[in-house]
Order: sequence, then structure tokens, then C-alpha cells
Amino acid sequence: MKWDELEEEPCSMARTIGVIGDRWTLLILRECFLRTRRFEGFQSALGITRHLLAERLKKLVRQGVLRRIPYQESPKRHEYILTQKGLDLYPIMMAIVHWGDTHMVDVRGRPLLHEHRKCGKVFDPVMVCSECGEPLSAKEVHVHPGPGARPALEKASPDKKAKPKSRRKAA
Amino acid sequence: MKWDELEEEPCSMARTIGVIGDRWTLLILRECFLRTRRFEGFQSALGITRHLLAERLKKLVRQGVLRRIPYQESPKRHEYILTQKGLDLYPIMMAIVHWGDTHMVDVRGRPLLHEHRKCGKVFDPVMVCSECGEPLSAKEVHVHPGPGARPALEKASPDKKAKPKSRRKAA
DNA sequence: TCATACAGTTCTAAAATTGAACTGTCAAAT
DNA sequence: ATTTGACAGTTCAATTTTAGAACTGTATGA
Repeated sequence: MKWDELEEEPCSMARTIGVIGDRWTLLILRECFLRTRRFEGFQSALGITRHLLAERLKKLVRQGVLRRIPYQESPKRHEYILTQKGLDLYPIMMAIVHWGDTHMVDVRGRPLLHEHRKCGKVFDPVMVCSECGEPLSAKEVHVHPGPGARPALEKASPDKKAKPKSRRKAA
Repeated sequence: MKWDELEEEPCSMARTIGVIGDRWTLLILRECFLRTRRFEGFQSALGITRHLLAERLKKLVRQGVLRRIPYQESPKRHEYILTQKGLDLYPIMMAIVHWGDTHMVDVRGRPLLHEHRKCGKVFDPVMVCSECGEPLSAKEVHVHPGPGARPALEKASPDKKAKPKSRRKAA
């Protein structure tokens, strides 16, 4: 599977991964949310090679996650700003950070704290149900095909009709 | 930067990316949440090469995201089950899916719908503040160093003392 | 004139991924 | 008794990506 094919998959996760699902892109986006805007800023903050950084920024602009806007004439210079589509990635970023805060911290504790301006407290992000407001967990969620689901065509050869599977002696 | 270095960074996002921040790992985890457990299951669902799949599964087991448990003796066979650490990735997965549902669907609509068993409704995940319960957006959050932050050592040579930056004529 | 800032581009070497075939155990079918 | 298929990998050459470093080009300030 190539990167572009991912975006055609009938799966919102695969499509999203096609846009942001690589190491450097995610780190670049972290910097965006930390207010980095310029090429040199990203490069020095991340230590990414200039070549890849240029690639990734181009891709994010193409995808509408970042907008490239001039901030200076002669020499022409641009900065990279999150679009609304980009800002909407915030829950993904926070979810990633929170998992790291929970499972990957060393003895010293969290590298960063997040303070909610509205309530003034240091907080954790919690994912809740839009309908009832309860926190979500995988077990309480049932998944079923939506209108954009792949038609129930089997890719496999049609002679593979679910033969009763042999069960060996269990462990 | 190599993959292992990522995990040493004083940033929960970088560390998390070190664990799950690549295309195939994310897709493998999607399958895990869709109840896939076995090698062949992952392989045929994803079309990933067997070589990479083996690598990635090993890594996820090493990281404590999956547990490898025997389900059959002779020939020994194992299945891969999400640990609690793995289950805790759920908000990340849901956030990714939701962004795709919002920004990457075609005319036909969403490939998958999620139903919350507790309230019985099709829902969207919403990220809220653990303290006040309000939905979060990037602008309302202030970030500051926590106990595990990198000490304020400059990596750069010490003679770089924030000279007043030249400002060219603005655009 | 020389050094520096900035935003890239170009090039080669090294690393990761793909694709395909191969290994080995066992069960079921012929 | 032999062949076939399921399953869970491993191996290896070819391709694609990424890393690392140098180079381009405009413009400023010393």
C-alpha cells in the first residue's frame, strides 16, 4: 500500500493516517500548536533534515492543514499557519500527549502541564460521548457500517466460502 | 533522530510517537480495536508485508501495548491482545477517526458509525477538560513546563545570546 | 567586503519497506 | 500414505525513504 492509496480507503482512520500518520508530520504539528511558524523554527526545534521538512510542509499545505502566507517581501518569506482543518487536529494531539503523560513519563513527572484558561486549572483531556457526555471506553462502543462503507464485495476469490474452520486442541 | 531517541525526549508527544507514530502501527492498532487478534487476521485485513507485521507486533509487545498469549499448543500459536496500556490508546484512535469523519469523507458519508452502548446513540467523541467539563480548543489552553521538563540548557553554542533580530520591511 | 539570517534545493550514503519465496508444525482430505 | 491447506513466522533482493551534509540565492548589518 502506498501513501496515496491510504487516502482512498473507506476508513476515516486510514485517510487521516494518510495525512498525518508519520513521525515527522506529527512532530511538525506539535510545533505548530506551540506557535512555531517558520522554516528555521521547525528545523531547529526538531532537528529534522531540511529536505524532509520542506517535503512535509508542502504536503500539509496541499492537504489544507497549513496555510503558507507571506510575512515579508524581498526576499519573499512565508510562514506556516494552521488552518481550521489543522486546528481541528487538536484533540488528536492532546490525546497523544495524554497517553504519553500516563504511560511514558519518567520519575520526574510530566514534561508539560496544560492549563485551561476558562477554569484556570491544570487539566487532563477526557474524551466523552457527544450525546450523553459520559467518558468513552472501547468496550462501550459498538461499531457499524455507515453510508460510506465499502460495499460488501469480497476481494478474495469467490471460491473461498467460509469452510468450517478446523479447531485444533486448545491450549 | 532515530526511533529510540524519540522515546528519551522530554516530551510526552515525542515519546508516544516513538511507540505508535508510524503508519502501520496505527493501522494494526485499528484492527486490534476492531477485535483482530491473529497474525493472519492482521495481514489479510491490512495487506501489510509479513515481515513488517512481525516487526511491528514484536515492538508493540515489547512496549507493553499488546500481550502475546498462546491460544493453542502444537503447533504453538499466539494471539495479540490489547493490554490496559493499549486500551488506553482508544481516545487517540477515536480522535483520529473523528477528524477523518469531519475532514476526509467523500459524498457518501462516513464509513463507520459509532454507537454508545450506554445511551444507545450514534455519537461523536468530544474532548473536554477534566476539571470543568468544557470542550477544549487549542486557544484556551496555556502550556507550561512541568517537573519533567528539560532543564533550561541551551544546546546551541553559548555565544548565541539572543541578539536583537533584524526586522526587514514587512510584507 | 564579509558574516549572518532565512528558506529552501541538491546530492550521496544509510536505513526502512516491499514483494515474493521459503520454513516448519500440524489437521484434514484424497 | 501422501498431498493440501492453515497458520505464524523468516529470509533475501530490489525499491523507496530518510539522513546528513553541502550548496543556492536574496537581503541585512558590521
